[in-house]
Amino acid sequence: MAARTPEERIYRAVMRIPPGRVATYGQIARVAGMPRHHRQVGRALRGLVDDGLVPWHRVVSASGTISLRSADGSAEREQRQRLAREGVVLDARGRVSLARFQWKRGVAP
DNA sequence: CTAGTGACTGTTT
DNA sequence: AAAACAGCCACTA
Repeated sequence: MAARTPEERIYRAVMRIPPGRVATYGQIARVAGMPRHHRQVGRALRGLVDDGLVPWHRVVSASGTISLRSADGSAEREQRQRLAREGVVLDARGRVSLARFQWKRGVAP
């Protein structure tokens, strides 16, 4: 068995998110087997290089808001666009309706 | 070594 | 709705 670093587990969990669904940081941490480590999730994704394997855009905050912050907000637009491409739309408040798009374990879309 | 900060969350005021 | 607190881990000064 290869040694899995916490980061690898996090990436693994993020990759488990089906298209058209989103997950919160806390949810990813939980799926990765590290409850209450949501901060590490954010840190891991921050250092992640987008190789197209990890759908980082499917990870949003617990309120459904996009936590990504950049000086010009380009990153936020990027995530929003990627989500829209999968059918995930934002409401007037600029947040994802978790009631509709949150990934539920064992529930296929 | 200590202190501050961060792609955070949940509970309590 | 908004703010305060506590919790958890890694990195930086």
